[in-house]
Amino acid sequence: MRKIRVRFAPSPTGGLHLGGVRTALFNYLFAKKNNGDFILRIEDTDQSRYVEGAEQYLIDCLNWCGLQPDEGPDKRGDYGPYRQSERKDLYRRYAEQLVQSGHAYYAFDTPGEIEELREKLKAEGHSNLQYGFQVRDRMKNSLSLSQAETNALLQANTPHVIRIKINPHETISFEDMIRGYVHMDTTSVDDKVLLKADGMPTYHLAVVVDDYLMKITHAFRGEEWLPSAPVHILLWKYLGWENEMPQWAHLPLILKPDGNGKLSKRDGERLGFPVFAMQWKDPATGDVLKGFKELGFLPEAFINMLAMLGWNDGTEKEIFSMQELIHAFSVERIHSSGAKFDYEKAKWFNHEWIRKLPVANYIAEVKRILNKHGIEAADDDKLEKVLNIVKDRCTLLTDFVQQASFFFKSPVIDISSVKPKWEEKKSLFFIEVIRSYELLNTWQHDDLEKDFKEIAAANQVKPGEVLPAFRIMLVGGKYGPGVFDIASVLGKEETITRIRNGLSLLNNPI
RNA sequence: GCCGCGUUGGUCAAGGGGUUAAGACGCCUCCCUUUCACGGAGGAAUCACGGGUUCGAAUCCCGUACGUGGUACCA
Repeated sequence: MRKIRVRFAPSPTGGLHLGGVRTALFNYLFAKKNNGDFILRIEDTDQSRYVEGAEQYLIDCLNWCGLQPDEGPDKRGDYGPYRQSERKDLYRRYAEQLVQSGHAYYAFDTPGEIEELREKLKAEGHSNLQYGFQVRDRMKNSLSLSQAETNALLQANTPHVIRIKINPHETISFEDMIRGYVHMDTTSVDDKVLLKADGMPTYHLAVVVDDYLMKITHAFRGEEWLPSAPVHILLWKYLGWENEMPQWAHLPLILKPDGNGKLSKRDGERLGFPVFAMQWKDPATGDVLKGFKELGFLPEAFINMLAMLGWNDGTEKEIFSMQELIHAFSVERIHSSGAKFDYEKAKWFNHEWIRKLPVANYIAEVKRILNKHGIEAADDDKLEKVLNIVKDRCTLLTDFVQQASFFFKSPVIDISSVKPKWEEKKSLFFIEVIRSYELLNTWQHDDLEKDFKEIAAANQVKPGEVLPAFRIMLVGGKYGPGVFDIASVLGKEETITRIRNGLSLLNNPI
């Protein structure tokens, strides 16, 4: 049996969005589940849309997601090169071979001529022009022209393309791993361009040649490719490689949350959530679009969320690590229908992963985020302790800014919620607390709480009357973990300082 | 227009002839908590429609509707 080899083949034209990462993920899971290889190939034959830097960006995204390829432009392997632009000469050879065997032909029509005809037919009320069996005899190509005419044009370096010759009235059937048997009639498929006038192959030719040469066994791709599958299958056949054709799996689309259409790059901005794995800066426009990483997602959560969008293992389990996904994955359980992306659910996954993972897994990232917000958390032990007591209330990594900052920096106190009800006896109470806390030899949560409550009773103050003020003094606002937890982490000196500061603010008449 | 694929609560979904049609997110109520979360207990909400087949259909078949993709010298 052949070794399983699956490839992820993005085009370097922009940020890596949700659909792309999910395709990569399913490729990866399938490969790893079957002890196969996961291969990254760059589809860069459309030079007009090539974006500088996008290739490295793709690699970075895959790394962040934990989907490291076994072979790729930065890895190598036995079947490179991994960029289509570097394999250019191969494609022409196979295209010529198809012409020789009568399955393809040279076409000399210019894009303008075709467009003109298209317009004309449309004006006459015909449906869209298909460059195929119905019209190819009337067009300028090696089928309609004589051998001599064709040769003359070729010798004169007339710009031309090579098109596949599709015979009508044939039924192409193939088995899709997700959809089962799919049948299509060749009558409705046109003579696709295989090799462009600039010498570059189209996707149709390139994907077949590459998959063959790279010994790909299973081809996962988005559902948008389903309609062109017959062309590819015919190509495998006409090139004589039928027995080595990979098995196909057409993945369902990820759709916009608000209905119509597949999720696109601009939807994130419009609807307020990221669509890219990582921040993407378009060098052409200068636009910067934040990714899941920058918004505070853990890669574990991002991957988990994507995996559950269109697949599940049939149980109630929803939280999966990469290893668990690999173990549980099966193509048969991939849905055949598209799924709308739900950002709320995505955040829920992140929340679960923040709570599940040991703090050590993301402490460095949180430190970076805190730093960016001007919080210096130099003491790693303290930071770890802090993260552990606040992580339950953080949905995004960026939430740690609000939840953890006050442990490292005196808060800006908003006393407006307690000032109006402030009374002298409360001041007296806190003075007592300071005195008592100063005498404490240990600094434990339970002792702090016990002391606090005893003093309250002695001063005839209900804890509920002073607890909110205590929180404001320590935290600055009405959030965070339990006050005595906070105080115990803050330490004696800092706690007392903050009570003093708070008191002076509250007793200030202005 | 033509061709393909699809359709279970608002969203993700289990279920593939007999079920009180799971579960999760979100929403609502209550409990816990003198903050906010977590947690706990409840609640509202679903088989697109019409025909068949069958004793029996969410489940099988056929139509229709709707959604979605393709229909480029883009991928």
